[in-house]
Amino acid sequence: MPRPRAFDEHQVLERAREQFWTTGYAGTRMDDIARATGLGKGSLYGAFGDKGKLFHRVFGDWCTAVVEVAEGRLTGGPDAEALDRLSEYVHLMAENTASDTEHRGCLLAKGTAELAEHDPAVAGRSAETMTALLALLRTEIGAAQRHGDIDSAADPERLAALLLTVVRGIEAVGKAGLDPETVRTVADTALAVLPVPEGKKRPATGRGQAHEK
Amino acid sequence: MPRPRAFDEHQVLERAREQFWTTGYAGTRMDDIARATGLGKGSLYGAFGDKGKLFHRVFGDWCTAVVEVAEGRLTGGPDAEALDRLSEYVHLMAENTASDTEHRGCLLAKGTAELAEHDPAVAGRSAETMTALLALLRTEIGAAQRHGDIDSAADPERLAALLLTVVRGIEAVGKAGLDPETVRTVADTALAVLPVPEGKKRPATGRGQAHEK
DNA sequence: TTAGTTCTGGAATGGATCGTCCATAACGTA
DNA sequence: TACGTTATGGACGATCCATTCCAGAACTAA
Repeated sequence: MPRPRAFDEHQVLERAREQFWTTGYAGTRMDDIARATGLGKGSLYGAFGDKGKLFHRVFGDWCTAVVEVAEGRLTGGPDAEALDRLSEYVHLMAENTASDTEHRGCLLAKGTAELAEHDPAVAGRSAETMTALLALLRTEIGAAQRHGDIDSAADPERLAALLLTVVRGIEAVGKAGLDPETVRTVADTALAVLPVPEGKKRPATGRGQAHEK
Repeated sequence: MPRPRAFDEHQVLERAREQFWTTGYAGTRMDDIARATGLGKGSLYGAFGDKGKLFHRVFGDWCTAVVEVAEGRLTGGPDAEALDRLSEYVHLMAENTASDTEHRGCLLAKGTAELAEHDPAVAGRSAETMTALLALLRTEIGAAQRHGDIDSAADPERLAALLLTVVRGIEAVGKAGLDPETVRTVADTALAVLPVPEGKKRPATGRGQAHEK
């Protein structure tokens, strides 16, 4: 009956995300988004509501994606490879930041920094995301402990919080301009300092330590 | 000869900082600052140039203060207390974040997130700040190693980068809404996992570990 | 084909915002 | 005390921006 939409909603959201990502919420004009997406203002407002709603949509999708990436890397696998999965995940996050030569950073961090204080929706979504990431990390740490790759005497909750902090910290220091090589080594170091069970010593955090790809 | 200024420049910068801090760069209007400081636009522009220059001034002062806090806590003391100084510094940063119930976060992180990508001055200043913090941390780690509180086999540069990442990560996860108690424990955990020399074992990262105030 | 519905895109609107301008005030010096 | 210089602060102009509006287009069901 009605006239169908001539645009692909998914693609429009992607373009809108690019805008918000590079220029922030306050720094982005609806005209920018209209131009970037090729849509007229009428379509934009008709389909997504106002600027705030559009941002919330984009931000929410991004948070979902962040958690999905972590799920994809961390869940579902034998305990024997849990530490490898953790290592890969942390290194992936570091590599993302290190290779981000334009210092775009992460929309989660950027949106949270700009809006969480005054926008409960953004604050809530970012908190949820942290909690979800924390749970994923804790599960994997538990698995690695069961297999004896991480000291069982350590509290998995605490180690998970540490790794989450390191992962988010990598984003922050990378955005702040710390050089990529240093960013990459942080991932190595963080994994190297995880407590090892007695009698299963790895080499310490020395100068020449190889990357654990 | 000329008429002297009727306002205290330092105080005006403080008020301006409050504004930029809570509403960000793009989200702050010059009228807000005029109202917050009690100055008219003429005085404001006459004394500080435009909005960008004013922000750069505020941002630069903040970065200086961040480094000064670290210097105050970390430098000047016997090697025997270097680890204590590191511990105190990391715990102070965690406490700052944990007690920041309004989630204002750190202006360094906020300004960097919003502007570093497009404003070379902000990018440069934040990178300088990271480098300065890194150097302070490395020096203290070296001191702790000389005194035998941290394994000398570890690379102080790497451990410093890890601690810097943790400190900045704490700010990020706190801003993102991770609960204060978890934020506080991260500081404990990060310090607990630092490599200890052979034969000087501390208790591991267990569940009941006491805070090292 | 026609009627009813939604989509489209750009013009219009109302308010906000940056930076300038200027008449006046305040101060030090001669 | 008079003058030169700078500070002050509010009005003003030009632009910018989020949102609304509307006239016409596109599509489907009957």
